[in-house]
Amino acid sequence: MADQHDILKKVISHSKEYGFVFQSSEIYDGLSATYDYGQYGSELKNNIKEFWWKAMVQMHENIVGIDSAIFMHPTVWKASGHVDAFNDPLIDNKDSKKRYRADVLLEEHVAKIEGKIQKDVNKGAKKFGADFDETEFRATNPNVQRRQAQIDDLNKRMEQAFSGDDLEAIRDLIIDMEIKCPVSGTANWTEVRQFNLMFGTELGSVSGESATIYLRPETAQGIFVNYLNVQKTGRMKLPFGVAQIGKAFRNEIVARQFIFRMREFEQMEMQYFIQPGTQKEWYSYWKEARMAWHNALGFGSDNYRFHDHIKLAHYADAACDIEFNFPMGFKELEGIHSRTDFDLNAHQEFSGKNLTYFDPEKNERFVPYVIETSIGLDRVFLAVLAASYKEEELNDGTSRVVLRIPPPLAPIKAAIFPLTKKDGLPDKAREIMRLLQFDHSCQYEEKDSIGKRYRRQDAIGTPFCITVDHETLENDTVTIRERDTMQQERVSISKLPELLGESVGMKKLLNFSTTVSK
RNA sequence: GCGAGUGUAGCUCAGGGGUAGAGCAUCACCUUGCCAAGGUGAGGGUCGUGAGUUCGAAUCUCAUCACUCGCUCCA
Repeated sequence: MADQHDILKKVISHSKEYGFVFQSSEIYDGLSATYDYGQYGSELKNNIKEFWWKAMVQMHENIVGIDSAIFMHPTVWKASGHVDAFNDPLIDNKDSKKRYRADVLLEEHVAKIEGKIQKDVNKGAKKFGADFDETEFRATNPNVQRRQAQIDDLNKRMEQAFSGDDLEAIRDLIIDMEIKCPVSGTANWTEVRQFNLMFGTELGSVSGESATIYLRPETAQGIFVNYLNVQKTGRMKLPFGVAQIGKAFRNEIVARQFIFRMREFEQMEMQYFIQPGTQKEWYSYWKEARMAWHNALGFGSDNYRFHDHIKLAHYADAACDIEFNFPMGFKELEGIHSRTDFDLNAHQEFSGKNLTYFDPEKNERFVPYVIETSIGLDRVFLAVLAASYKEEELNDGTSRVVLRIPPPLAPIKAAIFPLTKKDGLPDKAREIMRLLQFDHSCQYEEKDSIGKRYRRQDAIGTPFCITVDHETLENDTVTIRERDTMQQERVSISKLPELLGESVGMKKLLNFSTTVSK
């Protein structure tokens, strides 16, 4: 376990060395927590997308996909709660290095003063016994009045400061109140900073006429605002799902750990619209179905676990994560949320449009409930890489680095080598390449010794290496070498398409869905 | 954002005031021909960037950028 961290480092440098992930804008020293996917990375990423899309959309009659715009009407984010919930003024104590929400610090201070008042009231009650009149005591006791005035003043100033987004005034308040850090006990505070987790940009080219719009912090809202369009044009009946893969943007305070937490990331989300009252049933169905999807990759069920949320987000009545055993420990890979009718209700209210679903069987209208499955594509990518990366000691004393990527996800499905550069072997190999590349991404290589070429393909996770030798010219057979076992088999060229198709086809992964009940 | 650490060739690193090194990788040619590291040769670095000190800075100082690890939150 001590070298778990080293594994992450190795995966990162392997990713760069073999063209999976590069730091963004690297020639300009990079851009913090932004990464680009390289020639093999983009293939792997596309294959993961395909696996998800097919498992969710193609394999479910009642789930369809959309591709909504990243830009959305600003009111969408008011309705969703993101404008309010993603706007925290934060302040750091320089001595303890602890970070606090400025508004929480002030509110706690108010509560503290109120506690003191209550203490005085209790004292008074004890002193005066049965004759005690709390209202009168509060109105007349000088201590209480002084403190109450303090609270009133503070509340007033807080309201002014927060409504005007006056960060300096908020800091002044904290200083004036002599609020101290509970950990260090000092009042050595930094500036108050506003961390808006949404990226804003300007829509409209004429200055002064533009409006601030946000880059979406989640793809889900694009589904919610289109739910009725899809339901009506697709003649969808409850329960039905709408899936989407797309970029989302969050201005994370701390974005790190390679591609695990980025400011620009890609989500694969599916919103499942259901009858109110059936959410428990569907929530547990999707928990099981999504876990089955992960397990289909074959990395071992020990590497996955559920983590139920105790404290729920403002929109959920149940929520859990599927966590994966990353090199840096178990971390969230996917979230499954029972979102109730919160989002659709909110959009109904803010838009003034009727978003109810008409149930012809029951002859009634209602706003559907929603179960959401939301998975981080970049995180699955990292999980696949981390779980696939193996350094192996071989029997002959040598070692190799191999990516045991599930074959349907592998960036390159087959590499074709002429054993030598002579005797027409390259031409024959090119011929096989042309035969296979209609269906699979293939690579042709004739440089270096055959062993070197095998190892290079191991390092990018290519499941099969096909070698053309002198016997090929005689009887049209080649050797095909399997990545994980390194075993070779002699097969005829005409068998290759079928053999590859079975092993690297997405069908192999998608078969899992039959194992989930309902 | 704050604190600590790191930054020299594609990768891993050495050099700690006197003008740039090794191994691997890359490229060319030769050799071998089914599991990496055979021979010969070549290319590649304004030492993260910018200032300062100095006759002279990769080396000392400051700033800045990026990365790694902690502190919050999430996909």
